[in-house]
Amino acid sequence: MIAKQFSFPPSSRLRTAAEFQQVFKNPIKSSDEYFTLLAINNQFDYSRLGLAIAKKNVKRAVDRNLIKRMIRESFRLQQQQLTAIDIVVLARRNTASVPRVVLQKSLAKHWLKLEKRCNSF
RNA sequence: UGAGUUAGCUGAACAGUCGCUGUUUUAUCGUAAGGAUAAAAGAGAGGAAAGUCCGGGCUUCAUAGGGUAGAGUGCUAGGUAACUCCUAGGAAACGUGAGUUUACGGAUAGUGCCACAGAAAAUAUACCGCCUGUUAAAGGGUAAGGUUGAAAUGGUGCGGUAAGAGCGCACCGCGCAAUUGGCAACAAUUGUGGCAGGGUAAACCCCACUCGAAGCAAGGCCAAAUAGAGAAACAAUGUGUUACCCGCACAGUUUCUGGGUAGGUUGCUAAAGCUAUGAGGUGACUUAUAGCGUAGAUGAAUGACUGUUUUUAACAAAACCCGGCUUAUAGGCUAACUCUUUUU
RNA sequence: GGCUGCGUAGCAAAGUGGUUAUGCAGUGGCCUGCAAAGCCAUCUACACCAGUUCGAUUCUGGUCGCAGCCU
Repeated sequence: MIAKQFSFPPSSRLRTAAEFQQVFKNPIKSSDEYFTLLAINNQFDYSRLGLAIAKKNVKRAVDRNLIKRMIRESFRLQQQQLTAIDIVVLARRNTASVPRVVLQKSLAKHWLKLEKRCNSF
């Protein structure tokens, strides 16, 4: 964790249904027209990420994979700014047809927003 | 030169930095074992991975045995693990042609249907007609011509006749038989019959052949949690064999009340495998030798940035695995052949 | 990933090889002093593409969309 600033190992992902349920139970929300993010404070000293890209909202498998990769990449590069929160990212219906640059800017805003709000609790 | 036909190939490339998932090796930690961390090496989506339309492997169902029902296929021969797939051939249709397409058995086993129009839609029959007849009509003969329709009872010519008619003849078509060629489908030739008689089987059906069912969320193992109880019904039965009956197997079964769990691991990738060369075959394909070892995730891995080329490329992402089919697809390339124009 | 089912007018909902009922809604008219109710008329449909057939919404194949079940 200390040696690798920008790594993304399995430990920093949400893996089980129980972990997801904890986030869905009582979240801090942040949303715009592309994504909805849910977050909650955790007991570790690092942040964790979970993805929930519904097949209903993003039809093609190629688009779903691209969106997931983009979210992971954005999280990987900016995770040092986040202290100890679990985040779940949900995609909305029109996400696939938007250019990548717009989505990246949107994600960068969300990370900062959630960090501020969680710390204030 | 232009327009095509068929078969096949490709599916942006290179360099650098950061990051993800397996494998192997080394080191450290640690253990009964499994393992965790770090470093290095090397690997990491498709021609359709898609649709799930077929076929098979594999697994389970206490067996797959019989009968009925149901479903599928339908020219012939071959290929294959198998097929509704493929190859070669036949027939029919389309195209000037190279070629393409075809659910391509049976309508003389039976039943049904064929709106409207039309005389008549299949048991046959006669509206306008034609001929005869007669003062006229009735009656009789006939189906050449006309009318309808998607479809109308062989076609053309000659003879024949009161008018007509396969009534007779020739050719064509059709049916049957024989011979020849071919493994066969079928084709050709000869003889003969004298019109038998509409369409529809992707209508029911008949004939021949094939099919047990479910699907990796199948199934196996480990751990945890428990639960067991109460009531009712049937045991003269119930359940399973997933359409039904027989047969077979099991012994308690079903419903209601209220309560609760769903984590890990395995299945998992070496396979009817790929490449090259030789041999056999018209071909699909088969076979021999040599080489290769080719993703295996489980909230789910291929991305981001920079630079260069020529534009920061189409359709599109494995989820047990193969063989086909179908559908989507930017741009580029190769081979063979056809028609057309011009010239010789 | 696998297995099923369904697409008929703005909405609901029958139907079947021969130009698709019905109800609600919309529009216009009649009725009324004005409305409501009622009556009459009218409008808009077989998801798409091929094949079989004389003719397809129906039969067959493919494409697209929607819904459900298995964890």
